[in-house]
Amino acid sequence: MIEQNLQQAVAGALKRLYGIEVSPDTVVLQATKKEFVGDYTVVVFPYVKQARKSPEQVANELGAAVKETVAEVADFNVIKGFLNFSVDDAYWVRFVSDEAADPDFGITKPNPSASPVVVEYSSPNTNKPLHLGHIRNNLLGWSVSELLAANGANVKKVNLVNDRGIHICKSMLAWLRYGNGETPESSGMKGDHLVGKYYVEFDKHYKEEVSQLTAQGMDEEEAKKQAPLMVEAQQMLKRWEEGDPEIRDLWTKMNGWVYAGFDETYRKMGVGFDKIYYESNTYLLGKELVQKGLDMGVLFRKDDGSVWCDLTADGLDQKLLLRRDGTSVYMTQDLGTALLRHNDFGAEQLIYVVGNEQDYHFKVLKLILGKLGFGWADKVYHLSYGMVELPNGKMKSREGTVVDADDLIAEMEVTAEEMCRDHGKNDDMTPEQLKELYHDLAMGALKYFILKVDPVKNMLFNPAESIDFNGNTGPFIQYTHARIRSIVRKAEEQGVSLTASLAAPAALTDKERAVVKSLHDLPATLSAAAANYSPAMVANYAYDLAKNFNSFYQDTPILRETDANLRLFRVKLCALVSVALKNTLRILGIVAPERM
RNA sequence: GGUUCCGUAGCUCAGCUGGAUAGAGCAACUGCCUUCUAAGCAGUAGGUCCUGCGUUCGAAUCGCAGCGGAAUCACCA
Repeated sequence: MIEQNLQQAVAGALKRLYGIEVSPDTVVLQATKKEFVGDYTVVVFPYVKQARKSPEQVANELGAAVKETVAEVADFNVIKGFLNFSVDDAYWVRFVSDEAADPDFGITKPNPSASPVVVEYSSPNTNKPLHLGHIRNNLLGWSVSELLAANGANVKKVNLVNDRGIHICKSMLAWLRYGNGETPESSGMKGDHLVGKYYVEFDKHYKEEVSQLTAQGMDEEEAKKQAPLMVEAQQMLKRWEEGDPEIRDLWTKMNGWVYAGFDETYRKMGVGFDKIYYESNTYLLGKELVQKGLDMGVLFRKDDGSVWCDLTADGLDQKLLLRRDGTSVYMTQDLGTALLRHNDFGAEQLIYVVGNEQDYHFKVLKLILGKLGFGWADKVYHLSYGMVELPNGKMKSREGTVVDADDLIAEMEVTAEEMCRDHGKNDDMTPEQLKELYHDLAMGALKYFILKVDPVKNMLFNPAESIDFNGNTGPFIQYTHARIRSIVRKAEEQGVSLTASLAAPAALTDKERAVVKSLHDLPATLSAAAANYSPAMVANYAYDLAKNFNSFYQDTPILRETDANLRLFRVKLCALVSVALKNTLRILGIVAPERM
């Protein structure tokens, strides 16, 4: 690539001219700001001291030397210590011509024989439906997986469903008590919502019991433990663990409802998994690891029989791994599932897409895996993301401000339909096609809105802004794609072939060059985004490219261009932009419609 | 209280390993559809980059301190 050539040429010139030895990749090369002439800029300040010349002198000498050695450099200019290179338009034209017919432009195909990267995301509890927080998790997990795959990784997506524990017992108990045998079929409710309803029901009655007990003078902590519903839920969990068939049957039935509901939501979100783990199958794992750790001397047992890991040397506390009754805790299970997953896939890397409230947990998990002697521990990566907040603060189930995933998607689809109706551009499409389009646009808006934000940051979800289809939004990019596809289709009808050979046009316009350069950045952007586990970088790239294209499109004739060669170049340019948009949107999980 | 993360325009966000006069979108205002999709384009206005000190030729970016916000510090998951 031209960037590396320039860096090498600069490094070579530094050595020849001044005897300064630098590694080419340390040469600071950046895109020239648009108020200056040029494409790439080298900052020469770091070398002026050793060169013992003024910045301008160094820049001029370097510029002349590089221009001699790099054929693609057409010219250079110097402003203070900034050396701006102009790349020959022939280079850009050749680039477009070479890539225009490649549907995988920018993408490195996954290598199926490579050691897998296992990405865990979603990981819901089965006691209530998915909400906005899960949406960020699912979209991030899917997108990061696609992003890594687009950089050649052999990605396996996994889900660890938390299908056991006290929470599901609460729903089960409430359903037995108050449900009157209600089913998804009898109520017409989605299974996960139905089970969620009884989880809420439990909470309601439980709170009543607690307040009754405290009214009788009982301490609140004590009341929470003594409340009959809680006691019964605990007993139910115990019976579950003992394998009581009655409880197990009910559990299987209600979880089945939830899975059916989740599947529907996952399908609408367009996410999926290569393997689903169930905590009911994995929660006993990890104990052997604890024994191994004890044998190795990296864990220790306290007098009461509980087992701990001492992390004080790492600046953390002691961490419990087995309770004094010998049962495992979350960390123990996660150690077990990490090893299981590593072995299941022969994984090279494990990635966990989990909210930042678990930063501490994963820091500890990595440390303990390392202490247990697993070399792959340092390849465990916690993709930590910030909370989603609403304009009036955090989501609180108590205050009924939780944004339900299914409701949100349905609302977005309604909005998309209204927008399309207003524009009236698709009146000839079939009802099925329209439905698909509404869904694609709704999800485009939602996904882009969430993914464009840097994962580490908390983000504000403003419902009014999320359904905006103008400006820096998913539909804006989808629209740009659809417009381009329309042009390319027409070009093909007119007999323009994307594989036809191209002579170099006389000179590119500024807007053409801006679009080409933006395209040229795609491979580097994707690899940087993958290195940072950041779909946001992909989203921002796609927006930038779309904006550059629209500006070009606005005042440049394409099919109306009379010079056949120039028309061919512009059609190829259009085609390549559509491919770049389609591929980047796909990484974000967003469909790029052919028309809208 | 300890630890971690965040703080950029009225609002939501970009700003890559330090580099030129800090950028978008929304909201406000002005123009542009008999011509390839106006979900678009062009423009105006809007900034103590939380504060201070330090490192550097150069700091929104790195370091330290402080302020503000969030998360976490369970024999919960």
